[in-house]
Amino acid sequence: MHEFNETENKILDAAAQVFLEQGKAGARTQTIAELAGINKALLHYYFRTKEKLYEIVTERIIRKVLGNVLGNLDETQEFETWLPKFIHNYLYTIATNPMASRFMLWELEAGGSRVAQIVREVVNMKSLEDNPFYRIINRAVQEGKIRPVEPEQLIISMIALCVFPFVARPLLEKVIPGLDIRSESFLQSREKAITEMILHGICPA
Amino acid sequence: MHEFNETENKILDAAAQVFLEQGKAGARTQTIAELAGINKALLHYYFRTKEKLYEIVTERIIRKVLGNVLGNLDETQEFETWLPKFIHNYLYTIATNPMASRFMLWELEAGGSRVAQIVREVVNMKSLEDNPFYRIINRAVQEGKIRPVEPEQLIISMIALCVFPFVARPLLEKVIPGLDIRSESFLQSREKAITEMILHGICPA
DNA sequence: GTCTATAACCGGATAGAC
DNA sequence: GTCTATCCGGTTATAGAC
Repeated sequence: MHEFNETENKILDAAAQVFLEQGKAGARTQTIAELAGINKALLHYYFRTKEKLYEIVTERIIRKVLGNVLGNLDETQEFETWLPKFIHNYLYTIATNPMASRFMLWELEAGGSRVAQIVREVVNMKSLEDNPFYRIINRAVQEGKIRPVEPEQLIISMIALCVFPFVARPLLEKVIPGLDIRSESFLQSREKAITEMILHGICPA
Repeated sequence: MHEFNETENKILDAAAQVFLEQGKAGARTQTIAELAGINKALLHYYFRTKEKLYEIVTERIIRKVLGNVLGNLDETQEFETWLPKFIHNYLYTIATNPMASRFMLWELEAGGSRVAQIVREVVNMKSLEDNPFYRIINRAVQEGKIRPVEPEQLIISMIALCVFPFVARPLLEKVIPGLDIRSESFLQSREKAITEMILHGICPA
């Protein structure tokens, strides 16, 4: 990754904010320039085109978040200690990086290739069997610690349970009165609910 | 809801397709007009502006899907028969209406007010306690059929587990080789995984 | 109602001075 | 490196004939 000078960083910060609020197509280079305290021409001088600027902005943020969440999965831990830690880290990383979810959604709509590429890089895997998730789950199954679930399904479910509230946040907060997805109390409830659901479902105690 | 004549319907169908592929900002009225077999002027004659057209298109599709999924929740059924039916219906409704997920995401990004309004209308609820979901879960808890979970959390989890694979489809299919989210075999696996996870988690049989 | 032609506008990108 | 001024392409929207 490049090093950026002070002006470039001002532009990148402003761009992140405006892209986040307006979307790629909706964002105006004029607005970005104003927010950065410079003018359009300078923006083009540094980043050539709006498209290029967008790519750099989103890639940095996505890489940072995915690196944190997927970057160092410790396969050596026992499943029952690993899972709660993973959930906690995932949940709080998303909560403290609200931009990442939206950018990732937009990338999904654009086909998802760039995110997929980043995922492959940070997870550093070649095949599915090579995936740390997959290995951790498979080992737990073989050791009889969990039911013989399909690893893909469990992986998808873990991610879904963590990510979805943030993706659907505006809707959920409007439909469920008083809900505040980013509040500490919700995060704690959510963490507990996810861990318990994965470990025990809703069967009576 | 309005009735639309033949030309209007041609425009609406074309618009749905183009908005879906290009997004609201990316869509060109020219493209929509061509696909509908008419010209831009006529499009404006019927719908005034692109903005207005977009609102009508998205509202119709979202209303249709949400109506199907949330419209007639039968509260009288027992929880353990109700849940699998709900999951099945939800999953297959999303799978057969791929447009709805994307439009709903865009609406979320736009603040989610319109979807929230539609949700309130089709669920026909005033407060959270008025929500059929909430009542079904609360009854099951009181009858001791399930653990005393927080209803909001369980509702969010159910929706998350169903919706997420479709939202993240492009990424998942790129990262997990050979995965086809919309295939019958994936849908069956997914349905089983969701139902089992909610009912029993992953505790060993 | 439906078309062609065009107006009016907006926004990204560049030229060129400093 | 940074600015002002301007260009130019593309897009929505409308005027006006049929």
